[in-house]
Amino acid sequence: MHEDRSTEISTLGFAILGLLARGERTGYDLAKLMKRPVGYFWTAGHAQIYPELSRLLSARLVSYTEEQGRGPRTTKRYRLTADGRAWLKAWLLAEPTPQPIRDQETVRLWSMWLLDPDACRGLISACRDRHAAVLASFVDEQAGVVADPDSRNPQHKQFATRLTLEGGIRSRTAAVEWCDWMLAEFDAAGAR
Amino acid sequence: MHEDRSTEISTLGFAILGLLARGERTGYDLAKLMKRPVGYFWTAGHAQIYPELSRLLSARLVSYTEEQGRGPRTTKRYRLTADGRAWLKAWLLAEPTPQPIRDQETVRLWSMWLLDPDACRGLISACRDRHAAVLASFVDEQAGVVADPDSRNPQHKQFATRLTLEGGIRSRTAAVEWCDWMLAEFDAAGAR
DNA sequence: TCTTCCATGTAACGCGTTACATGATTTT
DNA sequence: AAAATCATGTAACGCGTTACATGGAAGA
Repeated sequence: MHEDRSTEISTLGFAILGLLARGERTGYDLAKLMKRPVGYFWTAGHAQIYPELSRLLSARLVSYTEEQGRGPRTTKRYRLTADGRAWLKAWLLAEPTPQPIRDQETVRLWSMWLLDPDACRGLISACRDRHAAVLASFVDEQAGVVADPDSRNPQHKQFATRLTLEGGIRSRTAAVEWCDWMLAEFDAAGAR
Repeated sequence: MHEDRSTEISTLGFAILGLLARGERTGYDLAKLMKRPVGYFWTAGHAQIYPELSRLLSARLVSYTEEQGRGPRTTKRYRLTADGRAWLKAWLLAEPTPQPIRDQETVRLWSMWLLDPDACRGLISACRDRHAAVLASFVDEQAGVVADPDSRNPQHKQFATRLTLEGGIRSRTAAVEWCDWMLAEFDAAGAR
């Protein structure tokens, strides 16, 4: 009951700190980024980001400067405080809490035995196409990252970008190969 | 406003229908299974399962028979109704809604450039160990599944079990290889 | 005797999504 | 003239987790 309230920062909070460690951003910027770069492994809409920024602010992990905005409100440009950077580093080194797994795609495939084999093949190849589309966008982005010499320096943000992007490419490649393997399994079973 | 309320079944609801398609279960059974077999791709506690079963019941997708339980309440054994089976099949064939991605592990690694390379190596090898442990349990379970001749019949539940398990093995193998690759990247960067 | 397992439910709270609300500047 | 972009917020609701609550039977 007497615990430090500032300890209770969600993964979203740390995802935001991670983004701000890479540069100053407005809440609007963060919301956009949460759909693309970081969005590849964590998503959030602006309705979640603004309240979270207020919490980070009252915990003194971020600060902002106000600018003349073109809308009805002032634009707030956020950055990490020294405390924020320290909290983020401490979180990285702490034991990760096991995360719940939610893979709707596999939940579906897990019940495909109820359908006839042709319907299954359709399901699987649609699944394959979705993975392949994401893979293509990752490969596309990778081209720019590997060209940057900073991506070879372990203490530069582009190094971490390159390594995590490679992870995305490898996992999607594995998924595409898995789909192909499943289609071959149906062929093998049908040919018996 | 005049839509069919029974249309609104969550992924959890369909995960339960998928489990019941494979055999009769009590709520307690489902909660246990949601930690292991299906739990590999969808998790839920009993506090979520009991209310969801009530919803599925009022939508007439499941039914139950009561048995003398050894606790203070009667034991309810649930099964799919014909409607439930039809809804499940229809869901499998419907367009999947894009799911939000939440990968805390990658969010962490994405900020590892803030740490010194040795701390990063520690983070990555701990990550590798966790993936390897899950992989080992999958491989272990696979042994039993592939031995079952039913796992070769596309319209038997064991066929779907085998294919999804293979997916888990492939994705965890890819993750372990990715971690090894990252460690090698640190070595390469350090040796410059 | 103590702990675990079977078996069911409810309550409180936090995270996440969708929708509501506003309004100026820039592009089509 | 219309649409998209920048930019910020709030409200309502649903999903998910933790904790509360009960109690018999079986095993250690």
